[in-house]
Amino acid sequence: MAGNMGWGIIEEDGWRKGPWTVEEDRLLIEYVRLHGEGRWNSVSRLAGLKRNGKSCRLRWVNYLRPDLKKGQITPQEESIILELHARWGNRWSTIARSLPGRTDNEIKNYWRTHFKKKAKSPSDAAEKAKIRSSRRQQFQQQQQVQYQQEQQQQQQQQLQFNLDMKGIMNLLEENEHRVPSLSQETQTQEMISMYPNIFEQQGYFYSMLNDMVSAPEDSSNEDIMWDELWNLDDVLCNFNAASSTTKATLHNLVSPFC
DNA sequence: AATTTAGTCAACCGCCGCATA
DNA sequence: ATATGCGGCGGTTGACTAAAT
Repeated sequence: MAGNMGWGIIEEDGWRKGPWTVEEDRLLIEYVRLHGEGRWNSVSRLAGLKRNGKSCRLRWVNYLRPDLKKGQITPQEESIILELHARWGNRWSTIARSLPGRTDNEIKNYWRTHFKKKAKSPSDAAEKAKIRSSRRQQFQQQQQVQYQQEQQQQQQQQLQFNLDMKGIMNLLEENEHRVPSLSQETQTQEMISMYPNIFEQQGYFYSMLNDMVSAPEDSSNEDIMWDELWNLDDVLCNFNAASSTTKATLHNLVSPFC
């Protein structure tokens, strides 16, 4: 089967196979966030992933699911596996249901490496494997801690960004009802001073806002500008539906982030 | 230091059962 | 009743890594 299969390449049938890339994982996570689990065959169409449904499901179930328990199988879990395997045999998914956060694949692999081998040679091989596994575990934990720190940092940035966006929305709303005597430049400067992060990160965003404040009466232009504004990559990975966004719908789109 | 061997795990395949048209 | 599609399951493979020689 996989012997003559290319690894990490696109097959003749158009599907990608082999190890998943970070970008593919990101797309799949985003898909599940938006559409939920299931309908795996739609992933390629809706998320732009060149993976077949089975591959996507497997990746999600065995690796990306947020409730997965990472790390070594504990002695308690091991005894449960032994007990349930004695009762059910190789019904890995049944066994996995009794071990929250563990996948059938993981349990299957664990059984094969630990107990099949044990049956053959009960020597110190298991002990050596444990040491090796523990070293690997240590390395993985380090990686995970690093990853979590990065995630936390990103979340904080996102949170701040959302708050800023909410503020900007309010300000834009207020400006609509404001006295016209307030100069356009003053309005823009006010926003920049209140939300420097946004404007530092998004030079384009700044020019868009500037344009919007400068020409509020031109409604056709405004529509186009709102479209462009809401297509900014960082802000709008979730807002692709906003192709003809009006201010009213914009509020609906922003509200989940506020 | 280079090579071989063994262990681990992610990912694939084929099969099966269920739901639906 | 049946054809089809999808999701789930268990078995297997192969890439990668660490230990042993």
